[in-house]
Amino acid sequence: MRPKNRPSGRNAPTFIENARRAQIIDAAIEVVAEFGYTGASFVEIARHARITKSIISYHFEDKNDLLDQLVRRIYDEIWAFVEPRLTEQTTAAGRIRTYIESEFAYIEGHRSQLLALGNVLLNHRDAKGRLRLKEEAQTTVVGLLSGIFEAGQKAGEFRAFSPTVMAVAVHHAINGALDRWAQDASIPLADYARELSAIFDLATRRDSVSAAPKSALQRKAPAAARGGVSP
Amino acid sequence: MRPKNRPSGRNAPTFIENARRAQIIDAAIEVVAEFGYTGASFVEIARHARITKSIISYHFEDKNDLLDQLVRRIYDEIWAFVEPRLTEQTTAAGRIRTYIESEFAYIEGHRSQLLALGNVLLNHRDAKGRLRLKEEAQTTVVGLLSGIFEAGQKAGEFRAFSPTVMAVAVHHAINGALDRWAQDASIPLADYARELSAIFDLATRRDSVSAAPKSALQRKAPAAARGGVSP
Amino acid sequence: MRPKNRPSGRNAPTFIENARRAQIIDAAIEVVAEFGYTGASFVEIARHARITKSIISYHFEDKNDLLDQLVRRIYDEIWAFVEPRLTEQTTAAGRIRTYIESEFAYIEGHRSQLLALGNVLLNHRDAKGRLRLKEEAQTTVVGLLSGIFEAGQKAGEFRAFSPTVMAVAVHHAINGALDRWAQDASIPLADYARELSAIFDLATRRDSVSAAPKSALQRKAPAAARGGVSP
Amino acid sequence: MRPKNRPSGRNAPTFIENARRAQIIDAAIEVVAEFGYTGASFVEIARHARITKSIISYHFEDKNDLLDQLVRRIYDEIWAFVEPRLTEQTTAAGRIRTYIESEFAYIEGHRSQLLALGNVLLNHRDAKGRLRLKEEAQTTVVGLLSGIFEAGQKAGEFRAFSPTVMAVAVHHAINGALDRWAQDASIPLADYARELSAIFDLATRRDSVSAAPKSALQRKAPAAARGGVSP
DNA sequence: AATGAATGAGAGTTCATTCAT
DNA sequence: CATGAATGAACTCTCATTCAT
Repeated sequence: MRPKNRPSGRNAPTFIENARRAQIIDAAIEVVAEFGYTGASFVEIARHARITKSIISYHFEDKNDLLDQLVRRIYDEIWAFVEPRLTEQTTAAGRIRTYIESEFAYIEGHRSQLLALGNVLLNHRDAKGRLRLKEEAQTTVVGLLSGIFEAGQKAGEFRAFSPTVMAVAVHHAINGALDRWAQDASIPLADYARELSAIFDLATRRDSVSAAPKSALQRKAPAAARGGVSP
Repeated sequence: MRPKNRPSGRNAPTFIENARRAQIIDAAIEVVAEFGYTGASFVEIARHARITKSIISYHFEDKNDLLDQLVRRIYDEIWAFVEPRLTEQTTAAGRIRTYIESEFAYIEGHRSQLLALGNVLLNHRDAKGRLRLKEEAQTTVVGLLSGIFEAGQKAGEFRAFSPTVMAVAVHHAINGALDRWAQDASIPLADYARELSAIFDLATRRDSVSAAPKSALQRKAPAAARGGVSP
Repeated sequence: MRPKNRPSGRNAPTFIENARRAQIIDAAIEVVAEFGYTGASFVEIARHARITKSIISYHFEDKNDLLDQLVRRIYDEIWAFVEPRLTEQTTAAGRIRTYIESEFAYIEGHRSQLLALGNVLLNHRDAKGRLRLKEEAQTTVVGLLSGIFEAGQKAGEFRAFSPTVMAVAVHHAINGALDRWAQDASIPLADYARELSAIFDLATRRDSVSAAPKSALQRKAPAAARGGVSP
Repeated sequence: MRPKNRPSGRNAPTFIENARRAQIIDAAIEVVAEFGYTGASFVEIARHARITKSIISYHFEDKNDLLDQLVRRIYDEIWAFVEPRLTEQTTAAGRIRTYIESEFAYIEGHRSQLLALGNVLLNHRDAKGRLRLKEEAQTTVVGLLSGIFEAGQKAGEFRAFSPTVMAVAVHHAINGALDRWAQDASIPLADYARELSAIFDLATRRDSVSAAPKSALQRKAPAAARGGVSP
């Protein structure tokens, strides 16, 4: 989405336009993080950005547009941070551990981003009332993680389990821990990261139970025998 | 909080009053579940309850009061369901598994409650802007779970880990799974429950790695040696 | 005005009915005195009377009726107090002094009545938007006082002046003093009374300037010569 | 107080803003004068100003703000009219007479201002329920007048009396006369002014009784002997 | 004689958005 | 590129009053 009042005959945003947009999005992040989704009015965002609220309407099609871009910005930043670390890894277990650790590492310096992202995702609805952004976000992350889990299972690194459910568990355990830290930092983020890594390492590794017959059974008839779920 | 119109000198609500309040809270649950926190206006709630909006103001002090009671109602119902099942269990591991399973069992028939609860907790702020309800909720659940984990550790059932972090992970993994199911029921809730139980069983059991010397090490120098976190 | 729901076939109010009405009017006086005209809602009055608000509607036709009766009650009380003292007096000057003193004497123990009366008179409007009660009140008091002044002038007690204007001055000087005392009792009411009596004694007495020709002139061509006002 | 929508970083109101504010205050004055304090709703004020009610909210923080500014405006106008006339006077008696006359002169063309001011002062309460504006107003005027009286007493112009009580009497006699005129103009304001001036001239002058022994007594033991009040 | 429940009109206020300049 | 001004819809909440019981 682009502001419809963009001066005619020009398609590319100017330098000033980009700067303003960035400034407004920054302010919006702060405001949503501090006052929540419902407290994020244009007046409040404008006050934080030390501009008038009309400027916001001028640079963004509407509030949807602003929030969409806010979410996109945060995602891009996170991904730019996480992705290179992920590709360095060669094993599935390494990728999961790295994913957890790098999410935590990124958030450490971006508390507002975390809070803002959560608030917007959980509340922002399109015209039909659907939580489109939240659905997209979950699809993306769960898709990524479950892909890693599947690969790890095929490679024999992991025991049999539902990759989707495990991905959901990882995703929300991370977010929950981050969220808790954001409002009560008595436990350092690094500790959360280490503990979570341990948890999901134990929960996924192939020989997690023992080397006994049981695991042999598991290896032969994985999902079905254990009542595993389909996707 | 009580509606201030309640005739003075009378403390006990009448039968009709209770019925109306229940009806209104029911409607509010549906509306919040369907339209989200911001969509839960008095007009919309009244429309769902097939009453006029001023009846809501008549029976509740204000919107805060309504939402507080909504949350309390859902909590009471959940707890009434979960608690007896929990006390039946004699081992810590059994309690954790039962907690997971009974939460899932309760929600199976109460999708709206789940959605409404989440929306209110994550958005409802008091006059000072604090997410009081959310904080209370987390304190309670995490406190309950971490208590079980600590007991299990003392009893030798569990390996060494941070009970708080584990509790946070369990709490959010459950909520995340429930939330995902609520908007995409392609995986049956029972499967989520079984998989999650397995995950946290593996993640917590004492001999999770093997029965070898390693576990002896763990038993002797647990937290510190593994870089465990304090609380 | 009478409540329209009065049980049919009976015209005279019962004992209970009168007691309730008195109770409600008392509560209304307190509430208006404390919270002002706008703060005097049925809920608040009912709370003070420790009854439900429906009882008010049951015993009074409507809010107009209640306020009318409130005003009438206070007037009757004041008049019952002032009137006998007034008739004891034989001179016009004595009557004025007595009027001032007995108003102050009555109010000394009836602060709420004073405040309630003022608030209602100055705000209560009929359907056409007229301040009927206020107009009636002023007509009555100013009529009474200006009558005394005229009599005093005819009797030669007073100098020439507009009886109406003097009555207005007396009326409002009294009310102003009472009102000030009601919210700041640092000066005793008795002092106000004594000073006000002195003021209007000096302002009205025949030989207030001197016994010289000037007063002769005044006596012969009073109002007109001094540019006096008509009524 | 300023409207919070005012663009940040800008402190000075624009020309248009001032014009609108003036227009709205004018309308508010008319409405309060005509319909009273309770009748002065935003819709009604907007109707008189031929604007929509949200413009009022746009230009004033809230209703308190509007009414505060309304009162301030009227005070400023009155004072701008009265003050220069007052300073022309050299004697205390002259100042009192001038104060009376110039108040009347100002109100002659500003009937709505008088009525609006009275209605707001007598009804407008702050959050704690106090009639702050009324108290301030009385303090100011009574302070001014009693100061003049004290000066006059020291200069030997006036007899002994309580300056405060006299100030209260003057203040309310004026207001009462103005108020009466506002709703019944059968007596010209000029007549009120002349009569009131005479009243308080007679009531305050040193030789008000005569040159006889009585006055000698008064001159020697003034306040105490006559039971004068302290402040 | 009393009252709990309901009601609808209307209150002030907030908000994203539009528009002329 | 910016913005002050305006707008109207929507919001929660209050109130006197009605009515069946």
